[in-house]
Amino acid sequence: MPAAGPTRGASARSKRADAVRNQQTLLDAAAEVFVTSGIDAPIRQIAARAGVGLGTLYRHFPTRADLVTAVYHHQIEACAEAGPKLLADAASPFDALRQWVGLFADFLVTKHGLADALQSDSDRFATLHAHFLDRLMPVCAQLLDAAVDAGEIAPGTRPYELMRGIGNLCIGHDSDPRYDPRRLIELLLRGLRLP
Amino acid sequence: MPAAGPTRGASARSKRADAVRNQQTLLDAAAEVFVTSGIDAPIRQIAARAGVGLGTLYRHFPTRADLVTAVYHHQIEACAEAGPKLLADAASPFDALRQWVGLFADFLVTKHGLADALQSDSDRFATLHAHFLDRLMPVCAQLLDAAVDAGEIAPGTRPYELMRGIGNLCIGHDSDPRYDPRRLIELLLRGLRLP
DNA sequence: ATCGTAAATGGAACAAGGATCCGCTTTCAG
DNA sequence: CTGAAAGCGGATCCTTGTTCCATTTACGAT
Repeated sequence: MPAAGPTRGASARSKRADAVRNQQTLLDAAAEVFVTSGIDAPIRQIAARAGVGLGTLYRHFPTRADLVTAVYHHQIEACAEAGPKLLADAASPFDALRQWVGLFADFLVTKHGLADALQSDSDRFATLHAHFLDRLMPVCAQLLDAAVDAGEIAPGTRPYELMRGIGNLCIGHDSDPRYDPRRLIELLLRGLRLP
Repeated sequence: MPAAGPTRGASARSKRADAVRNQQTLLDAAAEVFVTSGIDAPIRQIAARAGVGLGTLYRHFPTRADLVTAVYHHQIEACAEAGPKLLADAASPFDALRQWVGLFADFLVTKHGLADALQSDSDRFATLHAHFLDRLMPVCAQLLDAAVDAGEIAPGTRPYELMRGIGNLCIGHDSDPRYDPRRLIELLLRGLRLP
């Protein structure tokens, strides 16, 4: 992987230093604002927090999804990398699946409004949706396949559907203390299991 | 139940005829617009379709949730009344529960965006949410209790959580052909069942 | 060191939708 | 018939997203 550092000798005008700086500033500001005001915070608020103009924000992140994707990029990676690791370490493929689903759910649940955004009916978050799927669906598929091969669950459950279902169940977890997605996710997994 | 008719002899100025007429016109217009443009259609569009001013719409239905609730009121009633009926007719309580959940899911799925609205993170739809719960949760509770008493499912699953889960699973069903909430709901019910 | 220019910037300006307010109109009890 | 309360409509304001462009800045070339 090419270092993301200065890379001074690049061809043409590589990238202006102020642009790099601003991009990072925006990322930091967005992360803070997402925590306090949720993922749907006004664009202006983020730009203001970063101390840059609206145009600058739009230049670096044309859509809100791009910004969200960038902010949570490393956490998505971590979740993706945990899949094979769990498969190798867990007592059984099904156990690995359960643990991974737990990680995935935790990720969605701890980021205020992330789950909501992911399933947003419009395509305002199409990029985010796509990135999640590209990176995570293969991991989920691998876990499912392993569990099927081990005879622990019935074949026929598609990774997309499962991930989407988990994501949906995580929506609005914080709006009512009576609702805990984890219990329902556990039920879903029980339903998956072969008798 | 007191008749909703003219009720001419009521005390004081009962209710002006034009107001009643407009309310009905708005309801009809909203129903049409919801079908074509979804539940999030601009308020202006509904007022225009009804041929009334914005002020009139806001007077009759202060929030969007009020309008939605009114439009779907009779369908909510039908769903509520189906509960006891199914319990009496079905082969077993669990079967009744399964059928009722099917009805509930169908309702949410056929109304473009209803499920989304119900779980909307903000409280823009608080009224709608409350009405759904008031009317339907007791029904769900009755079905769950019956299934528990019959020894078909384990106790401990709360009606609120189940309904909310079903609702969440129905979100965005039409945004991707690969996603069919019914399969996941079936999985959830399987997970509920005692071994 | 300075210079020319493409990249980057900031924020004014426009669009869309929700909510409010108030002068005018309609209804209807007396 | 009449007056006043209820109802009406849409102009207006607010918030938020999005675009656009005159100005500023960094930096490779000279």
